[in-house]
Amino acid sequence: MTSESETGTREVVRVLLVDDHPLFRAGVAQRLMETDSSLLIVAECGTVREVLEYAPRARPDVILMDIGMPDGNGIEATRQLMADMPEVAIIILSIYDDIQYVDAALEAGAAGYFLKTVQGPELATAIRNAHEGDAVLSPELAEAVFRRISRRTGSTSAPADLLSGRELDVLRLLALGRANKEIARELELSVRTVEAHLRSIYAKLQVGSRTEAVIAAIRKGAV
Amino acid sequence: MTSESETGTREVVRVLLVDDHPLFRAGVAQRLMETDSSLLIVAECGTVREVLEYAPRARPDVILMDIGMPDGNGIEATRQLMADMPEVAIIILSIYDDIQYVDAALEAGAAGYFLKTVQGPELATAIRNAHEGDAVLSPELAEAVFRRISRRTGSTSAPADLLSGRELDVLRLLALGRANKEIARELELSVRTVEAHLRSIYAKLQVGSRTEAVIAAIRKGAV
DNA sequence: ATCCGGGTAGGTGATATCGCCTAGGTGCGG
DNA sequence: CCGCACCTAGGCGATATCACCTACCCGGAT
Repeated sequence: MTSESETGTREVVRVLLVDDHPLFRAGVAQRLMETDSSLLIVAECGTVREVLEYAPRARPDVILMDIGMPDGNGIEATRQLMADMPEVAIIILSIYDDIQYVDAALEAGAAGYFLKTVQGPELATAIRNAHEGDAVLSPELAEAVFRRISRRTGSTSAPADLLSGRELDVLRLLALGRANKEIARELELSVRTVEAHLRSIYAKLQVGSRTEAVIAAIRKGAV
Repeated sequence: MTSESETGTREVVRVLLVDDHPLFRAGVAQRLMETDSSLLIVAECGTVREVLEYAPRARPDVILMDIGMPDGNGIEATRQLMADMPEVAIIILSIYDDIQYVDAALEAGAAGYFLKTVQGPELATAIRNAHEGDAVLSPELAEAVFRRISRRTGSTSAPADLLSGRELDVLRLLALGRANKEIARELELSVRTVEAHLRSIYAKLQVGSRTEAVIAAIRKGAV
């Protein structure tokens, strides 16, 4: 209102861009600027280490965060950043269209989750909405998340419940190729207990064998 | 020589850009143009279908090709394109730093393989070299490929032998989570034969169980 | 002519995995 | 206080998987 009277000029939003692909960052920067010049890229980071170091100094309003980076996980980074900077809105930008990732991201405090197939204008709108406190989701994902929520508020059992801590321990070793006996040894459990955990993992993941569980685990990035 | 006398102006190279992430394409286009304005992006495609349709018309000198696209595989697309347009140089641009992908890409006729973590100038140089007939590889990958070749020309046994056709059939079903009995049914074999193939798969992949074989298969993209 | 790798298949026996059951301890929320 | 989920663990039995072995057919290389 006060500054320029140009059509479409709005309050400046400071954006921090986190992705280990420089060319992708360049594309985001270019398209955002092109779409809405009041979106200001204040910094770019290519690693988790960098974002944890620079984010407090760069004072961004919104962080665009990749998941898979050479030195760590964007979701974990989100959790840590939200602890220090609760007012920042973090939007995950990932290639994975997996509900469990979306869940994990939102649980970690992310304000949104978009696929990297997103177009510039869509992303610009999401950034603005996130900055105003809205939750933003890829339309492809929104529907699935909605189904999940309605199921949760809904009835009895949960076909896609989250794995418990111990189950995740077992699943991680499973996805490393360990046999039950080895898993038992590494976790200091009896083989029977490992088997029991596996059965409940199969039930929650809705699979019928360790092979399918491994596939699910790897694809969903539980490893 | 003949056209402009500007420093650094060289023969125009026509580039076709294939990737399902518009923002990544934008970044490549921007950085390439910035680095070397004689690299001309003649078209962009977001799917395998599109590239197979538009490539012959766009008459590119060099194609930058992603691997994972919604409707198919960039390596397979490379194989098909090389059949029709043997003079084009295809550079794979992938997030996967896996030797077996590199092998498969080069075997399919690609002129090079770069990770998406590549920087603009590096990529520009690679495009120009590929257009002049050179093979181009990410430095991270070149070393591993070299090791592989020296092993091949080298000594006796091959610790990493290639899987045979039937073994691949079995491995693919394995990586889909099928049990031996199901694999046998789908391939119209006896379970004993499936087991035999699995044993030789384990030997070639140097793993000790179906679980590890599945992991290897998924990670190396045999699926 | 012979050897070798691949594809097929069986025998035998050792384990591993899986399903279904019970069951005690813990901790949390109604 | 009771229920419920989680973690633990065992019994029992049915399959599945795996490791050795032999065996035959085929096609390409020596």
